[in-house]
Amino acid sequence: MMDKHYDAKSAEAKWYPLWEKNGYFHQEPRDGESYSVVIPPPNVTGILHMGHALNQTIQDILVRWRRMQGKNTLWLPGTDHAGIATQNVVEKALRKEGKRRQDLGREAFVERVWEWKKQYGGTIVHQQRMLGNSTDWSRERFTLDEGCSKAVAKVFTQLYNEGLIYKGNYIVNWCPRCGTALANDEVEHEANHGHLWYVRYPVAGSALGAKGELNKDYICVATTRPETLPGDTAVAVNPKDERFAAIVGKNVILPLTGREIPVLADDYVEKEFGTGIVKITPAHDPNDFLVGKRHGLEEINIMTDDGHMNELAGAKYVGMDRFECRKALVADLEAEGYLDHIEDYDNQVGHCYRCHEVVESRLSKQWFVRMKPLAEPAIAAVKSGEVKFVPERWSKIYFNWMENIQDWCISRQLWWGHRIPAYTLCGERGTGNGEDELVFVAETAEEALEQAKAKTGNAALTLADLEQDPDVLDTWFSSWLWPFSTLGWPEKTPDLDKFYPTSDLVTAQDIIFFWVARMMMAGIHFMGKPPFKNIVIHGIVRAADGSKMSKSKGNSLDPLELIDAYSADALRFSIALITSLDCDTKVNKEKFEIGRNFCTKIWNAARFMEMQEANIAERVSMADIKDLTSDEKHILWATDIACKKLGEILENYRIQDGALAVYDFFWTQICDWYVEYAKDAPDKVRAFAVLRDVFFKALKLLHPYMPFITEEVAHQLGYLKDGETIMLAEFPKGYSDEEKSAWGLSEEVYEFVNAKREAITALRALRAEYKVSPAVFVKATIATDDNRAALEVESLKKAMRAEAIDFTAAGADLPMPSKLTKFGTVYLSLDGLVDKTAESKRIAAELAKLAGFIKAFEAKLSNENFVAHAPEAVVADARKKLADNKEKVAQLEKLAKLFA
RNA sequence: GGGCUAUUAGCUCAGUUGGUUAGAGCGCUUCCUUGACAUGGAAGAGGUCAGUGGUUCGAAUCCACUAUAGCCCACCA
Repeated sequence: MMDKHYDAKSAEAKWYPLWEKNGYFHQEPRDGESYSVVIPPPNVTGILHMGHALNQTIQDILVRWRRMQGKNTLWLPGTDHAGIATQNVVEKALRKEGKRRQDLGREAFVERVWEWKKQYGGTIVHQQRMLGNSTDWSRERFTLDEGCSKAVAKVFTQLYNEGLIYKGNYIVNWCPRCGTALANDEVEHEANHGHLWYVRYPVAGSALGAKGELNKDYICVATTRPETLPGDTAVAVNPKDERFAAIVGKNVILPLTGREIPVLADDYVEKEFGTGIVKITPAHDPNDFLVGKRHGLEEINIMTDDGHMNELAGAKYVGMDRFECRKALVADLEAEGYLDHIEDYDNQVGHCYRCHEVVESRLSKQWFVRMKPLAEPAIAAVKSGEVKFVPERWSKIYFNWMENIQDWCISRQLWWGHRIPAYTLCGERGTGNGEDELVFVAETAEEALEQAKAKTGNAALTLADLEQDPDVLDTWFSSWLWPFSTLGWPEKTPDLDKFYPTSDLVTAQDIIFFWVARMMMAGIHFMGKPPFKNIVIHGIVRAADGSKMSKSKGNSLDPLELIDAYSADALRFSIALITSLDCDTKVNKEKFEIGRNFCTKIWNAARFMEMQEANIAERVSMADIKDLTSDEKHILWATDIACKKLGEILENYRIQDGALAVYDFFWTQICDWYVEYAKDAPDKVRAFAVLRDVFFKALKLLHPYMPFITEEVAHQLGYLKDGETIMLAEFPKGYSDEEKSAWGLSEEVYEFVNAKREAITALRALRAEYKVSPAVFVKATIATDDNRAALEVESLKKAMRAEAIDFTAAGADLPMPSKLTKFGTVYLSLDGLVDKTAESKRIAAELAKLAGFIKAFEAKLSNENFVAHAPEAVVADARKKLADNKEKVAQLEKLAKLFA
């Protein structure tokens, strides 16, 4: 006997370990169509948030559905080593002990991070199990594991040998707090309410003039970053700017330093902005850097790698933080009369995506990947339709980025990550900015040594003479290989053969550039084929007010708390139901009650069936049933529709529509109508045989969305025995044509029952309007030409709580109150049930409504084109609607004939 | 500065290629504790589909413009 209440916690605790232990998630390559997905690997430092819940629910729905379809289905899990994030977490822990990573040294620190990973890195992996993810845990991967590391080394080496990786001195985004370079897309731009400082640069040989207009004595420069002034090596104007033509080629004096710097002409300068004169600081601004290259300027780096001023900034400022220095320097400029004026100015300032520190543009030596050659085939793969975005519009954003792609800075000055497989001879590193230093790039140190021997002609070299590049690679340099490195590449494996390219990649919009675009490039370049066929992009989960969820704001929902409060199935179903692929999803806790209530409904419906079946002595099989009632035919037909519809919906990734369809099917069709019918069915044995069949199909349809309760109920109701699982049951396809004809199912019967229900609803509405208690049995009359109607009178009487129902011909002139339905006009006999004043009001309203209805059709009929262009279905329906009005039907037929 | 998206019921959102009376959940109103379920059932109120113009026999749906909101990209000091 089923418990009165569904105990989600024990069901979840029971089934998940069993599924995993029985290897239901595991799949080896085998014959037949494959379906494979790699999970977007969460950071090892991560904990499960609503974004994961959404992302993984979508994937699990797709994966469970495909597995039930019998496909060779693999969902591969894993985590990302998340360079900066993880290193920051461990450094933070160290700080509590009063230590820095430098105190431990590189080796010990990395060891420490691995320890941390061992201890806490499993958190999210454990939490993913709570969601019910059917990932093949036996294949769990980590971006820093041996296989992935091998792939990274091979890829780096190959790209280097192909000339697609180079090393150079460039301006990069630098996070002074993390002490590392960042890629362009790791920088988040935020609005900043700042100032524009106007600073006077005296023309060489003249004293600083009085405050006022620009004159011969000084020129005025506008800057948002006065603290970089000591690094200026020129000022520039636009070559077409006549105002300053005379001064180009002369020198000006850099305030506070006395240094003379030239005035240049360069197209980069906008005439309209500021004063039309720009200070050029090649070591601290990417544009200035380019200007400097064009004009052969010196690059003066005035900052340390942690954002403090160095000795080149001037003795007074050495050691100051850059923002502290800004204040001090502005004060000094003002004191010495160099500060002209200050304006408020709003601009965008870059922040580190990890620690949110203001990013510094910094000149340094880094490794880069040439992206253009990799991007071209990746663009082509989407243009040709080989790879599709779902929804399609994301391809535009992909193209926009890909077509304007910049080289990718891949080196990071961190310790946690894949160390760059580049070697130099000891002592040769750090000798300068020369780009011609001897670098040996190879997958292993031994191979690098061979190269070194060959290049130098010194056969006596040993590994001890080689020094590996101290930098590590950007985290995304391992994630962009994820779809094939996890399947065994660079080895040739059966897994790669079978599961590459993967089928669907499901991810949020925010990592299209970081990850998706780069996987496309790597997949095509190294595997010869794009890494997936469809890229499914979903929105971001937001708080109820539309803001981003964040712990600090306190507006975040914890999926684990929701699971605890409502169950994993409730979380999954709710999020599937409220999420559209097209936009972001706003959630609050109450929304998850939908899923919880649905679980309750399923459980209670199952209990009802169990109880009723206990009273039924015999059971008939579906093969033996015959002479079905119209209601029984209806639910079988509806089930057939639901099965076909859900499959079609999921083919198109319409997760939300699917949830809605299956919800409506179960709740409305099965519970509200069929179960109510079954309570008073003429032949309970048959009625429950039908319910039993339909119910199991419904559970299977629901399983991808709600794995736990469907498994539990399927076992409770005896559909499955111990050792069996709904997970591997065949996804229902609906009924065969043979079955349908044996049972006498047809669309006509289905529609007949729909119409009948409309009549039932109409009578209920009449009762409600006239305040006739459900306890009172009424008399009803239905005007219809459907000759089967009379046969249904017994079931109608029960549903309508009517002591008698009379049938009369359609078009009969019934007294009010009545309601027009597809089935016919329903009339409630009110004799003695209701007061007459209310009735007369009601009659007037009803008449007005009917008049409006007929008028609408008259308007359509008067328009000849309506018939000419209206689809057959519309005309057919107009026929039905006008059934009561013979005259109008004749008019319609005439017109229809005319235009046929 | 470039690009994308949205605007439909009090709230959160559906509405597939234009086609009968624009839907759901929550909230609200009324009734119902009838043996599966009150986390429920029945009935109901509530919409000038942001605005203007256009295409069409027909527009929430297609086009143009306007307004408002949001997101992404971008080196303008």
